[in-house]
Amino acid sequence: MTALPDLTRLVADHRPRFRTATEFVEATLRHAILTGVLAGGTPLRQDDLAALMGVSRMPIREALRQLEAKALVEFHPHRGAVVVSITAEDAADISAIRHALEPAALALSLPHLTPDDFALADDLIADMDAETDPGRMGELNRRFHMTLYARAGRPRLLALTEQHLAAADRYLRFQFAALEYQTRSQDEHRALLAACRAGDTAGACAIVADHIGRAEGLLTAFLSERAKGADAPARRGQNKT
Amino acid sequence: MTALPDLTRLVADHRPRFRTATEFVEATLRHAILTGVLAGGTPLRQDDLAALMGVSRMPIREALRQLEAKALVEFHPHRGAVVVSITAEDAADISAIRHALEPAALALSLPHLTPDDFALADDLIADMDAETDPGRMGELNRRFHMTLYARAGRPRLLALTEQHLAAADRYLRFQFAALEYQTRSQDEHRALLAACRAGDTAGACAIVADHIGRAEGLLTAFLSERAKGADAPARRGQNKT
DNA sequence: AGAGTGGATATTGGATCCAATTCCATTTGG
DNA sequence: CCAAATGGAATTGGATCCAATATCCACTCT
Repeated sequence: MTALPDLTRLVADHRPRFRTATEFVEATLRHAILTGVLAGGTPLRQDDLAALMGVSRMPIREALRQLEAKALVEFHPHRGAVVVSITAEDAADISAIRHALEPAALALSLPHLTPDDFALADDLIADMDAETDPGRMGELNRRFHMTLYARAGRPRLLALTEQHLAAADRYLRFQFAALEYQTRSQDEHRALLAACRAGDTAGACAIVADHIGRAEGLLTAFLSERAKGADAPARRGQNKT
Repeated sequence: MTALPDLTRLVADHRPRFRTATEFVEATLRHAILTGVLAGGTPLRQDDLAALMGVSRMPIREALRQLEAKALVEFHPHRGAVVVSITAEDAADISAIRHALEPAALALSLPHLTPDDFALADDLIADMDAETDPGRMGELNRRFHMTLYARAGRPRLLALTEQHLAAADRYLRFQFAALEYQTRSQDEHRALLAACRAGDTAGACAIVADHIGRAEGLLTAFLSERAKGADAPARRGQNKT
């Protein structure tokens, strides 16, 4: 059968939102990867995906190429595509990018934030307090951050930022099991929002930088520990039971 | 016929360096776009490209999707792909990204730079002094900057940096006509290298930031002026003879 | 018995074919 | 004479088909 998790829900959800099959497939797979439904190391069989999505292999291939360009999947010639799994080094790498991009986006955006933006950010914090599902938590976290950056007026900068924020969140979902992280993270979110409301650009940027650094520390620790536990957790389809 | 410029040289050059046709096509087109051989607004007919590259339309399509993910081309459903032309807003956008990434990369890399790196940077500055072709100039400029960032030990950060540095260079080639830019740019390059040699991280980062800002100013001015001159320079293939 | 080799199989890479959509030009009616 | 509709041509989007390559397993030879 298929070693893929059940994506019918995602498929049905994304299907009507796109005109071309390629865009639909790309969006669906990207969502699945970023929310962790498709874990790192998962082999992506073109035939399986085609059957699952109800299209032929061609849109699948185009979508996979796009995801490759976004560093979400990896092609091995004649051996197929796999979801890239993030190592501790990659985590530091992505964190460095966030560390560069997010304060810059925030500094550009902060002067143009409106009361509506602050209210939305408040709501998102409250939602995160109530949320327990790690997947939705990542989504909320991402939206909270992007709300604060949104007024930067730099579409490419924002797209890059969101992309890497999402890449980090993809593994941050494991962190939410580490209970104390959530409360501390929420404290930082509140402090960040307060600094934004006060118009304290330097302070807000410092908080964001610190926030990213802390998340990186936890993520790196988690990944290195997991790497010790299982050296080669997922190579090929190894359901030999 | 084809409205495309002569790419046979690029094709022959890249052809042996890749195993799969898709990767070859992607690299060739990317190179052509980044060096300005394919100008912004150029419509990319899949048939023409296929004939030019000596492959079928499918690798072309996959490559175009990758370039779309990298924001180098733009798809219009059922109307084809065009090379994205950079507006003054886009220039500011890309500049903001460079402004965020390059000082970060430099700060990480600087402590690990070796005498060999400095020597290579010296050579590249000398080469730029002697170079007159704008296309090769962009290449040298890119290599100079990347040499200084290369020891950051963050592959993704470096890839992003190079990508946006190249995107800027793509239009910076028009700047080199503006004579005084080159001498000033070279002065800044020398100052930057000196700061790196001295181990002055903060100073080097400041110089880079300033360098990027100045380039942005010139580029923005150029683009806005050109926008006034020709409002819609290239729409479709208008060779009705 | 173990290692190396050969073939069978599965999966991707690439080419060709067909349908759907858009754009352009011509034509026709007011 | 101009505007709107209609038909055709060109081009892309998607599906199917064929070839190339890597993996896996059985078999043989040392």
